[in-house]
Amino acid sequence: MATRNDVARLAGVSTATVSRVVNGSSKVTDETRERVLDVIKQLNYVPNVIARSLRTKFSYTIAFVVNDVTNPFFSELYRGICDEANDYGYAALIYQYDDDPKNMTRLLERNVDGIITFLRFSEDIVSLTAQSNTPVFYIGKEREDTGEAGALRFDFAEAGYDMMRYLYEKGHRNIGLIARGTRKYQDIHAGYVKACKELDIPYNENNIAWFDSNKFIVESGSSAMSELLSRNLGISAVVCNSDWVAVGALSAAYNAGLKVPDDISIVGFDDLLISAYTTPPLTTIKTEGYEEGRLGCKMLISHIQGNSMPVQDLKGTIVERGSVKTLNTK
Amino acid sequence: MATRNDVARLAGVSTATVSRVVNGSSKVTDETRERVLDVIKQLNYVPNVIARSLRTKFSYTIAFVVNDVTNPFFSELYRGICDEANDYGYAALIYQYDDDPKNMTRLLERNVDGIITFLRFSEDIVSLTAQSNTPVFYIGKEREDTGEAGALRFDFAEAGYDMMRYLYEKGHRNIGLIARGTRKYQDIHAGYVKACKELDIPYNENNIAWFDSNKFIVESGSSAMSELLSRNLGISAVVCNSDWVAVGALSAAYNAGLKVPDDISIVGFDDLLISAYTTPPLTTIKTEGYEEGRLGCKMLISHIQGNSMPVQDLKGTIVERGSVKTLNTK
DNA sequence: CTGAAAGCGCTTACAG
DNA sequence: CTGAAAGCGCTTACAG
Repeated sequence: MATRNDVARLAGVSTATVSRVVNGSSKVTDETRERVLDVIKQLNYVPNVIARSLRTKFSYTIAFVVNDVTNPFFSELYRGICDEANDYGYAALIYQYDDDPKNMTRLLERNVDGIITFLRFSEDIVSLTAQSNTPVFYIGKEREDTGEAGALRFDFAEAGYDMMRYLYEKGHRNIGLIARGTRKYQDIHAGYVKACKELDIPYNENNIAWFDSNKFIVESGSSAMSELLSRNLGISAVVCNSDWVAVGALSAAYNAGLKVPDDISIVGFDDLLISAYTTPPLTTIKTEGYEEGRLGCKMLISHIQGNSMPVQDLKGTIVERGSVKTLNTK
Repeated sequence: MATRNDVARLAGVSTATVSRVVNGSSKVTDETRERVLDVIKQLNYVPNVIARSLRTKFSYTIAFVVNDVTNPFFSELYRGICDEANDYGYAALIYQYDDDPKNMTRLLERNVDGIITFLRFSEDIVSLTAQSNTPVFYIGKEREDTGEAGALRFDFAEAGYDMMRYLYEKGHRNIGLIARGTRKYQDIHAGYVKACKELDIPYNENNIAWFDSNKFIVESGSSAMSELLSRNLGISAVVCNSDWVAVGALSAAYNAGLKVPDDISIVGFDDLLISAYTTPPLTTIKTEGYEEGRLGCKMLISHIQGNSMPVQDLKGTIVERGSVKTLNTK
């Protein structure tokens, strides 16, 4: 690899001048600029971002931190992050954190300019990032305080409520819920509860299956659904807290010999690319992962460049496909 | 962030000594070592890997380069890569390349120690990585020459052949194929052709649907399947060149009002995590993505550490699930 | 065993 | 407009 030194020597200028043309500083004669550019091309010179970042403290790279790369919701988010980052000359990468502080340190050591994540960082991680002065941007955070961090916040409670209303209007009265146990009294569940109250549906803890894993979510969804079915509650529909969970639920229904939506309706949340290709195609709430990725990344970069860290609220819309049956409620 | 200088000052030693204890060099008294370690802990000092890599030329990070993060096969590979890399003290990340040389340069500028990929790099990318002296390791490459690069090579032709034999034994005689158009006369198709010859099945170009995208592969699979069905060939089974494609095929069959496997059998290739949760669960060939990731990463790191670049051959095994019907062949 | 010094590839005030 | 010099946080022969 040619270095800036080689370029300077061959072009007969100082390294400072090479820096100036590389960085587009204007204080260079057209003539020298051209000469330098020629040499750069000739030597196939690529500036060393690592060295620059040591000097400037900016690495022009942002990391999307996840716990389960295997979840397509993250991949879709990442595509948006990536495209936006590239537009700004940044590199964007996915990094698996796996709930291990050591892995977070490993990332921080590498001087990323900012972190985007869908996770809720624990106290120690928040302090780790703060210590290293790395800004964090949350995507999909609930509408709670985000502290120093920026966020695209999603009102999961409202989404859950909307979905319940939707099912109610389709004639469903006995509805199950599959959700993350660790957020028991928050988000979608809160919407579920509110809807029950408002729509005068009796609330029954038994109608809910909590799962609790960060591993393969489809499997969690499938187990939860089996569990729900085994309780024999006469449920006519199930709300899943994500499409990826719903894919698991679909599978459990199939294995139980149930036809969706004829025997039971299932709805998800996210609208993944895959959700139009399940059997049957999934009715769900669209959250625009790709666009969220772009927007979140744009906000983070703007902050890195010196602006304040923004927080913005988001809403989803129901997309109807083939996994809900309209019941005759007479 | 505390730097090595702060540590040196507070511990009353030179920065060289701090380096030596950080890097575990033995030439330090137990007493000074302890003193330095104390200060490190006290200051919460984290060595700057970026600065070190400028000096040593090793960044202890390896990149898994993909074109479509959205494909779960890659995520599963990455998990293996990641776990293995971490065991060696390396960081592993996913990077989207998107067939754009500019993106490759962006990655190379950041001094990764090595690249793992499932893609076939084009000439210009091969020369880009060579220029920057970044070793490349291919996973899932066919059994062709890999040049300077290391590889885990998979015999796709054999796998295609095996799958055909399997279907033949189940009584299928009129079998379709969905595969990548850009490798028309290679891999799985070669196995398909060979099987036709050996099993005395007439080979018909019409039985094959080529697709040609790097975008959302499920969609490609779905279109290809629709295309195949629209040709009215009386096909009883379809071989897909990956499970993710098969998921699309499953969807197209469903939309055409066909039941799998009763009306038509569909098989995939890879054995993704999701493949046990499709409707119906997919019969496929297992390629052990996670293990391949680990193994490939181990081989790459061994090369980075000075050993020669290895090439190893892999085989898959059929896993039977619910997407193939046994026909009565009398 | 330990330190002073040079250097990795860059940037950026400071002079001129 | 351009160059010499210092410095980003590290490592590593070279002395002692």
